Amino acid sequence: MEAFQLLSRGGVKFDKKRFKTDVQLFSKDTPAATSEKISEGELPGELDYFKYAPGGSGKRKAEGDGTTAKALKKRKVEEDNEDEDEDEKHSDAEEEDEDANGTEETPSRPRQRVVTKGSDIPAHADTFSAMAERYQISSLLLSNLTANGYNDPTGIQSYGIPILLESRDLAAISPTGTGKTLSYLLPIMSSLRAPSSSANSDAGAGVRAVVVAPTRELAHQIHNECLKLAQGRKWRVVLFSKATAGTLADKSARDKVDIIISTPLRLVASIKSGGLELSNVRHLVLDEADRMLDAEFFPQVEEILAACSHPQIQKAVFSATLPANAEKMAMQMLKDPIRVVVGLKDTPLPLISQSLTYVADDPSKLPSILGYLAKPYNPPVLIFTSSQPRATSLAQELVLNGVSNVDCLHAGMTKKEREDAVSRMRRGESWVMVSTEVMARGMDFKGIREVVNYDFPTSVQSYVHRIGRTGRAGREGKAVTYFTDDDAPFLKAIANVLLQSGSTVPEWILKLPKPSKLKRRQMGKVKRAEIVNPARKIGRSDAIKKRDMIAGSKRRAARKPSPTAGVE
DNA sequence: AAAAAAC
Repeated sequence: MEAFQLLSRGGVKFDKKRFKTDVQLFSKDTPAATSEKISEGELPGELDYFKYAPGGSGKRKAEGDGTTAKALKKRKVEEDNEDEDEDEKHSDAEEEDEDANGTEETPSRPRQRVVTKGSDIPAHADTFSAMAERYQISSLLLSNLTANGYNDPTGIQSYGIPILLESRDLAAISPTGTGKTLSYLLPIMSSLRAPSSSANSDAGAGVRAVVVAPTRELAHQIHNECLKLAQGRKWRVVLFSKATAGTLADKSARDKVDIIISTPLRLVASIKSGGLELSNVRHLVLDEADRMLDAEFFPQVEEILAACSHPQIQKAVFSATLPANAEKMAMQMLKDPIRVVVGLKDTPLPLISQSLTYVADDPSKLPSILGYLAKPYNPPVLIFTSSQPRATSLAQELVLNGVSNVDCLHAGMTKKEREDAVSRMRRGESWVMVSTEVMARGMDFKGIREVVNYDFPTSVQSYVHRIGRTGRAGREGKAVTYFTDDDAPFLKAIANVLLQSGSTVPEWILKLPKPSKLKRRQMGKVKRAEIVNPARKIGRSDAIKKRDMIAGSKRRAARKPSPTAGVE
């Protein structure tokens, strides 16, 4: 409710009921219906991460074009805002309300808070056609955009694409599900002009663009997005894997590759084996940058950076979260960077209604989730656990307790199992997906309506990314987080995140004292065993293969979830 | 603090 109160401020008309029925507003599958519905349920500026002004729909009043003196003045103010301090978020949020009042009538520009920092920042572009005109984006690329439902740029696209097209380095921070992938893919493909294989290419030999992402699944998804943009020309976009690494060992084949999408370790392995040459790479993107720069990944990223030796390389980092230390590292690897922050850093979308559920201790979680899934829910639901064995065992327990269409996905599974699980998810065959942190970042399953943190996330960043699997591209979402007594030391930090993004938190949680470092360390040491239902008679030794059970559950198709909101 | 990231 408080979220709605927040939504209602700023003098913007907002019909909640209507909006609720329009949760598919931004669906790329229904572009025709999009503009019509969007103009009816309006969001105030600070919550509007999407630019949805339907050019010429005539329903919205157009009173400015984003280049007014007021707009320019506002931009100046934004640029002067250093946004260095983590603690300033609340005051910023307050200011945004005024911003929303002042600028909400300009439909042709993104109206959410965008803060830019850096030298000679290129002007943002409000439409894809404006970008195309300014930067000579090919008509093919442009038509591929519209063919795939990209009609109007989101905030990060409006600001990020011009920056990248002017060959500047960029650190982009924009909430989950606001179109970061396109923000870097479009400029890469436009800058490359033509495939290496084409006759008029003067690109020189070798791979010219590299995108790194932390999981195979995400790399795969980025590759798919890239292929959509590549339609109609002979681009060679390679999803780097064991197999493709082999084919690229041949130099002549390698020189025909335009873009590589990869996980870091795969790339490093190929560099080290001498099979991969990155000295002609002109564009390097780190997606989920804070993850790529953390202790485990950074050594690999360093090697990739070293291998990309071309003096004119453009580098960009993207994420929804970028803690101070990661940002510092990012800024060091970038040259004269521009920093763009859309919305509030490290904050979930207000479209996701979040709640915290007390479950006392670990054994109490299973009855809670079974109760949750026994009631009507919005499939598919994504459930996060803290480890692979717990993901597997929870999936087993759900199946054994009669929950239908349960799937499991973690990195301990085979490549094929992982791929199958993702495609079941994409086809809408999974109603309940139990997973680990591997699914936390970047994955864009448009249908996900609910996220359950069965195990408490171990950082604010993890929380923000996990729940960001729902509420994508303007849809509403719901996120439930279980917490036990053991989770208390981190509870307050997460509770503050809920507050920040317009959800409510029980009073007593906010009154919790700030936990000591020691306590937090202890909390981290809490070991959670596999999930077993003591009430159930069947033992773990029944030696039923998990996948058989899951397949069986599909055949049984027992309890059907009754969706409470409109399903596609 | 755990999971993830090759072969």
